[in-house]
Amino acid sequence: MTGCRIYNSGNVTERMDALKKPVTLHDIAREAGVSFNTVSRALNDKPDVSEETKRRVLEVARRLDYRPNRLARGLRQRRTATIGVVVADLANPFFAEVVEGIDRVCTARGYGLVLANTEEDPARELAAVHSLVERQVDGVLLAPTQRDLASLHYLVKRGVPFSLLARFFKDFAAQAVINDDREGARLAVAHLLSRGHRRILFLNGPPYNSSALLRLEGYRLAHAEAGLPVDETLILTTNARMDGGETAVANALRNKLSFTAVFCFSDYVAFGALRALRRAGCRIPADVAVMGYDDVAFAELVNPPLSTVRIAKTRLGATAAQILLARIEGAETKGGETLITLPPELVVREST
Amino acid sequence: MTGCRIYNSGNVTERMDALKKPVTLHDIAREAGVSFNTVSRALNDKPDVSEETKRRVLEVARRLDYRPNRLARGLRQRRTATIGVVVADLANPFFAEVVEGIDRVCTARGYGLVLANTEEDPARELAAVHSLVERQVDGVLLAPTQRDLASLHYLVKRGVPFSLLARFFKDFAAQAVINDDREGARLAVAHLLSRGHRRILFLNGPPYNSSALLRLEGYRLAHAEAGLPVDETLILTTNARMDGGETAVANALRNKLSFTAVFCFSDYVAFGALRALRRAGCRIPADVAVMGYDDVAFAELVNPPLSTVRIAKTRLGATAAQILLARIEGAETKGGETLITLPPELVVREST
DNA sequence: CTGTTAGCGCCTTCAC
DNA sequence: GTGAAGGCGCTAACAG
Repeated sequence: MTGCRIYNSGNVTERMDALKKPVTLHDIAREAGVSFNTVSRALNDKPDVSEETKRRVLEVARRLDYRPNRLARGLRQRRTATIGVVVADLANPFFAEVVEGIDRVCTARGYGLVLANTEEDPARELAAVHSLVERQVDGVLLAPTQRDLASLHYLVKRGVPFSLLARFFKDFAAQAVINDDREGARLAVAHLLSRGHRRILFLNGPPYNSSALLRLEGYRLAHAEAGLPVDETLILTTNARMDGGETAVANALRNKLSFTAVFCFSDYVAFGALRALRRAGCRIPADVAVMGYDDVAFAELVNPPLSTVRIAKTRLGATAAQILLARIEGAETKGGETLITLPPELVVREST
Repeated sequence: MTGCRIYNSGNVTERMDALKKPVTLHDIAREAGVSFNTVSRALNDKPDVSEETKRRVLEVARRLDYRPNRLARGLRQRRTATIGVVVADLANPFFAEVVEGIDRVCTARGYGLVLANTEEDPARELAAVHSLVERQVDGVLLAPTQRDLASLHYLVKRGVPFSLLARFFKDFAAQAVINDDREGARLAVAHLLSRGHRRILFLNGPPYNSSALLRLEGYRLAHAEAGLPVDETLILTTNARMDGGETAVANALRNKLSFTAVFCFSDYVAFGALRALRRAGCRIPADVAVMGYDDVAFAELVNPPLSTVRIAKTRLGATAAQILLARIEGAETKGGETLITLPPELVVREST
C-alpha cells in the first residue's frame, strides 16, 4: 500500500500521480528530452535511432516503469498479440489439459489468451466468437459445438485465422488438430471383444460431433473385423459430461438392457457411468467392464483404474496453437485445410 | 467457405470486401445518411436521438453486421469490460471450478475473461499481471503465489482494482474471498483423531501460502483440543500438485516414518498420495487413512472415495467476481479490505 | 435532435 | 538520426 499513501512532505501532486494517469510515450519523451516518437522507435528497437539516445530512453522508461497501452498499439497495428480460445467445458480435464498446451506455446511466443466457454451451446459459441473478434484477437482456437457453422462462417468472413481443436467438419475445409477417433474406438472395442464381451453398450456423444461419428465407425469396424453383428439398441447418445454418463447407465439398467461392457465417449462420461454402476451394485470389471476415452489424469485414480484410449492432450493444444501462430505470422491469406491427426494409444488398466 | 469465394458475376470488389476492412461507424453513417456519431449514439442507446433515425441506424448496422472495435472503444472510454484472471494451475480441478464460477458472473454481466497461469511461479505471476495491465483490464482476480507482493504492489500503484482468490495476506490489506482454512483443517484432523489415529502425517503446502499456514494452525488446534501432542516430524511441505503428494509419501515410506493417516493440503495432493500408497501395497483406510481438502468433483470417484473438506469453489469464484465488479462499477477509489470467508464442510467418505 | 471537433496512446510515413 | 503530421475506431464534449 505504500504507493497509495500521500505524503505531506515533498510535492504532493508528484506523489499522487501514481494513482492517476499511466505514463505514456510523451512522459518519457519529456523526461528524456526527445520527441515522443523517437521514444517509440527506441522502445521497439527500430533501426533509425542512435545508441546513445536509445540507451537514455530505455533508462528513463525503466525508471518510470513504462508499460505500453496495448489497446492503442493494437488499434494502430491491427494486431493484438492475443488469441482467443473457445472450449466446451473447463471442468472437463480434457479441455483443461488442452488449454495448458495452448497456454504453453502462446505464452512462450508472447501471445496472451482470452478464454471462453460454450458449455456446448451454439448460441454461446457464436457470442464468444463475436466477442473475440470485437476484441480484435489475431486468431482463434476453437472446439466447435458442431451444431452449426455460424461461428466459423463469421470467422472466415472477417478474415480471422482459426484452427479447430479436436473436432472437424467434413464439408467445411479448415485447419484442425484431431485425434484418430475411428482408430482409437476400434482399438478400445477390439480390446473389449478380445476379452469376450459381446454386448458392449456404447455411450456415445451427440451425432453432430465429429469425434462421436468417427468413434461410432470404430465401434462398428471392430465388430465387423471380428465378424460380429452390432446390436443398434446398444448405441446410446449422451451429452459429453459426467451426468450424461450417469443417467444413461441408470436408464439402461432400469430398462433391463443387457450388456457386459460399456464403452464411453470420454473418461468424463465414464466417471459418471462408474458412479451409476457402483450405485447399482455392479462389480467392475467382474459384472461389467468400462472403458473411457482421453486418458485424463484422473483416469488411473478412479475405482477401479480406468482402461481408456490416450490422446496427447497438451500436444493437441500445443500443435493447434503452433499452426495457428504460423498462419498468423506467415502469409495471412494462406487459408487452406490442414488436418493433423494424432495417434491414439490403448491404455489397459483394471476396469476391463 | 461461401463467403470466401470470389464470384465473376457481379461486383467483384463488393464481394471481396468481406475479407477486407471491417465495417465501422462511418460505413453505417454513409449508408444511413447521418453523421457517424449519431450512429454511435443510436447504437449505444443514448437519449438524444429520434426514434426514427435510431431505428434506421440499427437496421443498417444489422444488415452490415456491424461489430464495434473494442480496442477503440476501450481506448476512448478507459474501460474494456474485461477482467484478468490469474490462477496457479488450470490442471488442478480446484481452479477450474473456481474459474467456472468467475466465468458465470462475468459473462452474465458482459465482461470477458483474460486468463493467465502462474504455475506457482512468482516471476510468471508478475509477468501475467503486467500483461493484463497493459491490456487495460478493468480489474484482476488473482490467486497469488504469495512468494512476494510485487504483483499486488504493481496493481495498487496502477490503481487497478483486484480481489484475491482463496489466499490472502496478513500484512497487506486487500479484498479476498477465502475459505476458513483453519476451521476446515481442524474439522478434518479432529475427524481423524476421533477415528483413533494418533500419528497423522500432514502433507501441507508451502509455508508462504496462507491456506497452508492456517491449515497448520487447524492441525495443531485439533491436537490441542484433544489434549494430544504434535510430532513435528510428521509435518511435511509439498508443492501443491499431484506429484508433490506422491513423492512426499514415497519419501516418508522410504524413511520408515510411522503414521496411520495422512492429511493432505488438497485433493489434488491426496490423489498423488493415494497413488504412492497404493503402489507401496498399503490398504486404505485399513493400513492408512487419507484425507484431502477442496472436495473436487473427482474426490468421490477415486479408490477409495476420498474423505475431504468441501469448499464452495464456484461460489468462491463467483463471489470474488461479484465484489470485484461491484468495486469496478461503483466508486473506483473505494479500496479497503474486505475479507469474505466461506465455511468449510467436512465430507466423510471411505478413505478414513 | 443532430453534426462538428477533439482526443484516447500509439505507430507509420514522410520530411528534414 | 530525429521530428512533425496523420490516423486506427470510437466516444464525449460542445455547438447548432
